Amino acid sequence: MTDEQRLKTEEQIFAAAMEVFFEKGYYGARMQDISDKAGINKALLHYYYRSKDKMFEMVFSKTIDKFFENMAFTLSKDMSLFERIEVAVDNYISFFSDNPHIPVFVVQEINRDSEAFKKLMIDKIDMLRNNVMAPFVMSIQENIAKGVIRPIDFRHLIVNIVSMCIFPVIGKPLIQGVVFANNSGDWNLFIEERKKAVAEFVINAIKK
Amino acid sequence: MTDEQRLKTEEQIFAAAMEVFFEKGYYGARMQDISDKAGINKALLHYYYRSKDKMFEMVFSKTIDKFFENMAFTLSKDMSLFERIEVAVDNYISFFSDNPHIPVFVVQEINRDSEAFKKLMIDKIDMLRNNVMAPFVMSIQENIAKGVIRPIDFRHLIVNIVSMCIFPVIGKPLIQGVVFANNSGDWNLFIEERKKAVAEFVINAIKK
DNA sequence: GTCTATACACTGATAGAC
DNA sequence: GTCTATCAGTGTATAGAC
Repeated sequence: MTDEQRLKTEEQIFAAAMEVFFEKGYYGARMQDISDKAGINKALLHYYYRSKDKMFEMVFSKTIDKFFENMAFTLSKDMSLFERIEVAVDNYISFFSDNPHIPVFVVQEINRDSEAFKKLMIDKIDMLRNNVMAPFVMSIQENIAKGVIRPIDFRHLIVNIVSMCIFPVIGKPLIQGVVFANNSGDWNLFIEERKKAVAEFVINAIKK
Repeated sequence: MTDEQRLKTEEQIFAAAMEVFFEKGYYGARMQDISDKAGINKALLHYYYRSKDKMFEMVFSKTIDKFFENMAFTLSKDMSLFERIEVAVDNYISFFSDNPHIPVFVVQEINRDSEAFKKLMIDKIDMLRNNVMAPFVMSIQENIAKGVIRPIDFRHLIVNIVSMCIFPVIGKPLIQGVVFANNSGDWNLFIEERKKAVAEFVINAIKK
């Protein structure tokens, strides 16, 4: 019972910490806000997590993992290049628009030279490059060799795809205004459309 | 002489404020850092700009203006659609990679519900939509009608182009690791390549 | 206009009772 | 484990001398 409760409180704090860090970033987050949101006392934060820094590190690490796991998930499947692109784009856009705070948070924090970032990223990025990107890159090279798609630098292709999936989410407040005159009702539809629009766009761009 | 000096100090403070706000964001910026960087006393900040909020508002406003002016500049020119795309992409990528702090800062701050944002953006976004996007949209529609390019939703096309130009800059710390294994020497070359790569990519995607 | 000194609020963190 | 009380440090902002 005590163990269950302990786990419950710890998780509650962590969930609250994620919410607050997502919304406000490291500097903007207040320990008071986190404890309020978790429904416990401020001192308990320090009991479970030693300091704000430690807590942030754990939130950041967990978030990066989710971020990378999602990217890894689709690319590891075995399918044709065009299918892969369709599935990946659909999956990325779904994930990012369902969890819009994650890419905003990640972009904010990777552009701050935090110790958390330096420590964590090296291994994780290595993993992503070796285990996840490799099969996708091979698929691209094969299709170029077979003459199915134009010769294209895989780095630009991948960056292009990821850009078109992520940027609309983190740039929403601007794009919504410029494209929709702030008629917010259309946004979800627009994002839904993008799942097909982006995939088509990419395939048309590379298909011979 | 007094007037010149006043202007000089005021500008020095503003320049310092921009630097610090760019690097740290609103919450992370410290008045002490700004006054240090400006080479003057902390109290002077409040003499020229009433408060941190006021100072931030001015920095944010000025930055958004630069951001939008750059977007406006190329699209207002009179040229063919494909030329327009080439010039715009080249210009955006140059601007953003020369001023990498601006898109990072803008993304960070538009995703915070600051008063500065709400107050400022409505008019500026309206301007951008009416004066700048209109000619580009017309050019797209014309080329669809003439059968030069595939039928495509101009909103997705524009968002795609902007995404591919901006995201690599704000995602640099991640992309650099994933694509280059942190071999930082290649980054500038990669960005330089993108000026042509992205334009080609877009044109191939829409050309019939 | 520019400085020093200081007020005042708030933040992260700890001590100690229960 | 969880709370209250409290401390030391830092942040914005102001008062007042020059």
